[in-house]
Amino acid sequence: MTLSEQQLSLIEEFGIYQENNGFQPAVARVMGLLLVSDRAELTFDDISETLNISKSATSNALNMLLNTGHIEYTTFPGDRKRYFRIKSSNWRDLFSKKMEDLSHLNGLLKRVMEVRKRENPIYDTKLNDFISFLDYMKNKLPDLIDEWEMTRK
Amino acid sequence: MTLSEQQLSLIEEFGIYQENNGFQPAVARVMGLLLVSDRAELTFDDISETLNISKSATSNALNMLLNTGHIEYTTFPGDRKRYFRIKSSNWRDLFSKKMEDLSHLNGLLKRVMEVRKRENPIYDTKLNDFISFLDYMKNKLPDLIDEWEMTRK
DNA sequence: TCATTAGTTCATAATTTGCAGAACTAAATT
DNA sequence: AATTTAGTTCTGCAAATTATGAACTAATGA
Repeated sequence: MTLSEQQLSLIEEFGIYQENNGFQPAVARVMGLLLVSDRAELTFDDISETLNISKSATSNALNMLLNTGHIEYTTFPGDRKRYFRIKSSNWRDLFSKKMEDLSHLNGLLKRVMEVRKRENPIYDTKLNDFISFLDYMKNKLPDLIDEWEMTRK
Repeated sequence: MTLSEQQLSLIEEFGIYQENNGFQPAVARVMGLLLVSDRAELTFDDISETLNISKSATSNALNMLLNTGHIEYTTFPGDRKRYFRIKSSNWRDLFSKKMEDLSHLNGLLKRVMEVRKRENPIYDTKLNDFISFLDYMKNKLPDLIDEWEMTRK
């Protein structure tokens, strides 16, 4: 398993991106490696050796990614190794997560409006606008996704 | 500065939300307090005392939020205190951040496609689909925002 | 039956982070 | 001139996070 300079730095960049999404550093690197490697499926030892992380860290990372549905594995008859790969169905989930997150934010902001009693309602208007904006987005996004599906056919 | 139970727990919930967006706990609580408090503008000491955080943590949090444009302050003649408030123009930024983040991801994924040479191109299709989906979203979102603006008039 | 493979689990070490407290500054007030 | 106000900066600690290495297991193979 040798990787080009570009692959190595993409693993790091993607790793940092995923750290910001709440993944542990090593876990994020494993995702990066599975994403950029020329082979789609890698073994435990491929991953451990290529990324220079211990077996325990590798085990922990792979199990976490399996549990959260980010990766999966196949096996081959007469071969005890597991071959890990990114679960491609999960790409769309990255997008959905962001949208759900905005929905969560919107819920919080609606509660803020119920709870606080501002003597000066100027600031209320802005926040209400934003809430309505998020509501609008939430309604329209499914349509947008459908439209995109149509362009593919 | 007394807060209701609901206000206190909203500060915590919003705080956790913002921690997940990469803010330090104390910084996230300051945002939460400025968001839910009945008064729109609070002083250094209001914040420090209400949240029970030290002056250094308060100073640090306020300066970070000022630097990142999340809050601003006014002053009043003959009063040395600063009165901090959430920068309401920044609501929309919360949304933009999520979108920029997806754009960043898309950039990384495009580089992945350039760099990796898969013998088995089945997985390439899925990733290319996702890239094209993100491109589509990025193009259409400004229109969606415009549409929303129209509904307001 | 002994060794190897493919991992897992556990205790512990190494960082990182987040915050407090004390000492400090600079302006305003007494 | 001394004190108060409104913060800022610096040092260091405590807790949390992350990774390691060693010991373990369970299955396979020689």
